[in-house]
Amino acid sequence: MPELPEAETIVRGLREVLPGRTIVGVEVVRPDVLRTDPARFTADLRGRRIVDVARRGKNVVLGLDDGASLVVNLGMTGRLLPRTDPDGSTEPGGGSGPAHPAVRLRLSGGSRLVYDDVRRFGELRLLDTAAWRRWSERLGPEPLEEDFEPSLLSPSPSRTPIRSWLLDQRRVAGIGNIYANEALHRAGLHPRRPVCSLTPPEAAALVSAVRSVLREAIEARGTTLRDYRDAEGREGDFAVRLRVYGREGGPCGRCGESILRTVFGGRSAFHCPSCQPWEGRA
DNA sequence: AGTGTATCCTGCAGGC
DNA sequence: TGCCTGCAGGATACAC
Repeated sequence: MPELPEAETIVRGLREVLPGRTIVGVEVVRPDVLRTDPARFTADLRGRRIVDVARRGKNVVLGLDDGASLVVNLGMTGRLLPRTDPDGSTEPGGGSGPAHPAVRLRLSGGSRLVYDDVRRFGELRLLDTAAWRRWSERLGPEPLEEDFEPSLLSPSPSRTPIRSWLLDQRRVAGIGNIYANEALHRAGLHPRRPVCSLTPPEAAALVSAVRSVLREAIEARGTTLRDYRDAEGREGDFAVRLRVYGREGGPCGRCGESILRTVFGGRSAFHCPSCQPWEGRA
């Protein structure tokens, strides 16, 4: 669910409240979200101080004082909710308390951090320095950094559809189905075009489109369709600015043509048949 | 190498 | 109202 802009928004919120706090208690309500042995997770986490909050792709990363990293992939419906009240159920202004808590961290100073996840597709893993390096190396470059460059896309021998390429976290880290579809529309590229068919100018346009849509979505604090909330429990504002995602049958904002929904790779793709023709724009 | 399918889960919207 | 189907911001494993 949450993609890079949502993870970034959550990170910025957590950065205001977590660094300097010590984890004084760990309660694992739903062990199936852990990718680390529960007993070990609990024992290794207790007593650690949170020193920083970062992001890698669509993952939230809490840096700990022993060099380890608590990596949180939010899956489709995961939320990280810092709570300052004693029972952790409500927060002033928010109103959306944790309904499906999976892991609760009690923090120094009487606050807590709840990992809440309706569907429990999310995963938490506690990695030491070496494991973190190995894990992070499996991911592609950050799309907002300089090493995400058009030469990754063209020339390329890959015949995979460009949307599948964008969704593959090993190629580039942080793009999900919403922003992949939006970036392709902005770049005027058919979602199913094989990567190897892209010209260098098309690759450059796509890199630029990915960056602009991600930047704008971060400014809007992410996209809320159903479940997504930031660290303060607030919705993101980018949904109203989506041009194709979820807009099957609606008019393309640029040309008025009806947006088409197709399915491949097991997921919905949305595109404008006029602005994103198979052959490429004139 | 790429594609289709299934799996992990729950909730919600829409059709009847 | 209720039951059923399909669908969902993700990731992975498998057979063809």
